[in-house]
Amino acid sequence: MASRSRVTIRDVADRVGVHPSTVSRVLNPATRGRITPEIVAKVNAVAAELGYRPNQTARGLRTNRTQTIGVLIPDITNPLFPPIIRGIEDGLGAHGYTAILGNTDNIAARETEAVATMRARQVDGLILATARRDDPIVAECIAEGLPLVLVNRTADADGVSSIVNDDALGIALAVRHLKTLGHTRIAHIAGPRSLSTGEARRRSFLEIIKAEGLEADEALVAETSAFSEDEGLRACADLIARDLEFTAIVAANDLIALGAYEAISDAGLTCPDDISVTGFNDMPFVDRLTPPLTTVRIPHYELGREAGRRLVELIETPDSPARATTLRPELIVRGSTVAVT
Amino acid sequence: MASRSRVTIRDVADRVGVHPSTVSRVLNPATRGRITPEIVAKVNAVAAELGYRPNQTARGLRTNRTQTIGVLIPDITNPLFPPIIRGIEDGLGAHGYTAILGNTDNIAARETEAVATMRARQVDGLILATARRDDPIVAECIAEGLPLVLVNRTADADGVSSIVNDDALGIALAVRHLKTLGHTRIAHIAGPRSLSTGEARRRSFLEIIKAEGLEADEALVAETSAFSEDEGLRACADLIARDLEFTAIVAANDLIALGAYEAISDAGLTCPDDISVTGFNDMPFVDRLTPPLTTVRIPHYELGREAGRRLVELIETPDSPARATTLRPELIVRGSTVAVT
DNA sequence: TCAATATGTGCAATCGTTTGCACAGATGTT
DNA sequence: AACATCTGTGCAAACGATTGCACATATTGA
Repeated sequence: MASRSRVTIRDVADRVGVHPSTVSRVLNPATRGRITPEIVAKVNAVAAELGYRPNQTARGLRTNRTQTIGVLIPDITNPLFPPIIRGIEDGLGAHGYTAILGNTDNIAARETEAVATMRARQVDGLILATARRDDPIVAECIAEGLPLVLVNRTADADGVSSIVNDDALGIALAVRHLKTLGHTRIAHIAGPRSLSTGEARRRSFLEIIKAEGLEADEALVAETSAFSEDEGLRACADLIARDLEFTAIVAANDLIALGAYEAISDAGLTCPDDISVTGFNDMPFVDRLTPPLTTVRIPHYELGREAGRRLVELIETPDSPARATTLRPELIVRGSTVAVT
Repeated sequence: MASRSRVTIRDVADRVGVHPSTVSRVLNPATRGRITPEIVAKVNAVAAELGYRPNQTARGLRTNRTQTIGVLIPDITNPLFPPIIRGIEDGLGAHGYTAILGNTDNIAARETEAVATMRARQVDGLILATARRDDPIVAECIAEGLPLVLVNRTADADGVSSIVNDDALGIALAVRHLKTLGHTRIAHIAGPRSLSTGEARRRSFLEIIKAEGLEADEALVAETSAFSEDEGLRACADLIARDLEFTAIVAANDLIALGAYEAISDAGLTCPDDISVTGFNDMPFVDRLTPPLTTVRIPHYELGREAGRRLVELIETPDSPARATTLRPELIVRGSTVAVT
């Protein structure tokens, strides 16, 4: 009836007059050389004629390799992640791998549940964009030998492969840019310290401020509990209320910068005339804001693509070592930063 | 070694002292009733203790059902699609189905390729967000009896299930809103007529204009070859150059509206003072533009969720009929539309 | 009390591939 | 000429689950 995957390897074999195993060997590039060229040609012709497509499910059962990998992300509707996912699929796809996605909303229970269903589906490996610095899933994968790559965020555990942005460089670019514009008292609205990105940017900020000989006042670092606009608004309003005399803000990401925009205007000030602001990520449309946001562009697509490639490498070459890779960001100067007057 | 899915149904069976088939029956809710409650309890306990998870690959081979469905989208980095995908996954997930994604960039060859690999993976059905009005993949699925749901866009073929926005209503909301503001000469920048959304919005626009007794001048409809900012810019510049004396533009989507913004300002005019503009979609951040965009909000998440649910229905109840469903959009009034002076 | 029916479980085939092993015939070596 | 080695292909056993069928045993009806 519904002719899903009608034609099997046996159909091809019968039609050619050989054994199914011969067809299998022809179709596998590694064993094709062992078969008479004439038969190879015939099998290929018949396979094409019949529209034969190997049943991946059966192959997966036999080989214990599904060519499928699981990808955990917090939320696909966060504009950060689509380019990463696209990169992952392109990085994997070149090798015949396919991704299945799980949105976890940063909820630990959903993460473990998603990993469980992915493992039931016999994924060959996992890419996590959800890692916390201390993440039980990372520990579990390492313990069980399931190939794993972290992307965007990393974890504290060692022996794990990761592809992340060079946050130290990104923060340095932002701080030096502001310094060039004459800013000396620069505030930082940090992200959650439980995430590697929040922690790394915060630490880098303090280091760069010192290295550049700017005013290192710990009071100028505000904390948030999430990379969100609301938290940015709250933290920035705090900073302003404390009368700290800063002229610029380095926000830990674009959403926090958006919140800062609001807090600044709520306080009757304007950006960039009273306070310059830099973001982090270069999300879509931040070039359309008023003022257009000066921000650090993370190569999200490339992060994803590298993660995909790295995972394939991990799967196909058994004991390739774990490596932590960083990719270089770029400062995009727009209208939210100006020279102090 | 790498203890992936170590424990099989046989391990559980041996430990309990029953046959694997008994374990299988316990684990299947439909057959559980046929087994002695005492054994059911024991099997469940041992399965939990051993951390048994059925191997979906093996199950899929035997049952010819993989609980996997394929989703084709043009490009995940287009902000339109993430909420749809999220909706699809939520609509499917409730029933244990998982999605695999394929980005096709609207390239027909990639679409057929993606469908081929999905079918090799024995997907139980397909959701297409890529449908053209005349789409060979749609025809193929219908011919082969592969369950199929179209989302966001539909096709002309009948006998196909689809979940789309009520474009006629959306356009009517925009036009009536502009009429209320006193506009009488309203232009439309249409989308590609090869896509159901482009065609439906265009047709609805002409109908509503007549129905509302506004000036029905076909010259006021501009054509584009893509739902893109560039095309919107070009088409809008054309309209302006032709001196047609319109005071408002209904754009076929938000990106086209963005292009119109540019064309208007390029022409030395301003939106909304000289020309009011409405969009379609309510993409993220269009509320942050200057001016914030008045637009028609499409319930993207709900479109996706319904598509997921519908597909499950199609798969699980063999001859459920194909239905075309429309969901109601909502007008979001912001700053890009004002009363004529 | 005996035959008829239910009930619970085991047996074994099956899904479509892959792959170690065997083996016949060809080729090479001495 | 006899033996060893290759080559190319077939055979059959997996992989881990599901499920029609068979068959004991328990239950029911008369």
